[in-house]
Amino acid sequence: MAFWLMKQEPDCYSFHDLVREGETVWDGVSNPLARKHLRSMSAGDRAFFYHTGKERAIVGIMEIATGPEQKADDPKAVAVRVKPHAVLKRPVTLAEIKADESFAEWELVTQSRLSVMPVSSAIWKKIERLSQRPLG
DNA sequence: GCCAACGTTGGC
DNA sequence: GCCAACGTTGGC
Repeated sequence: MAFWLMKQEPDCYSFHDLVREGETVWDGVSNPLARKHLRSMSAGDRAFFYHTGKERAIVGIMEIATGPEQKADDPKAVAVRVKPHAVLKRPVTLAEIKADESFAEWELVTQSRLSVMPVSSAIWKKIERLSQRPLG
């Protein structure tokens, strides 16, 4: 099972929207590298849901419900279905992540415009641990 | 609101 | 195939 992080502007579609709906199609990704990551996903993988914009925090965990599907209209376009897996006990903010040296190499820090990226199991565990611990 | 970083486009 | 101009994204 692989781990990922997927970004979305919550005013457009938030983690809570996903919880309400139960499942959604994750498409509309145009960046080639982000698309490559989408194509590397498998059903059962887990992904952090990151809110961009004002929030800038990881807020929940999703499960990849179905593997990548090619879109009929555009051969390069790709989509996966996702469903909510868990809400984080508290959001883990970008500020917090940037303040920690052990995240310095992660694309979330080094490549702010990338909207779909892999997460190592070490980072995954560390984010989960942080989310269970009160701030400060 | 601004700007840095990056991708895309189109002229050559 | 190169690169300047332009557009987009997302953090600040």
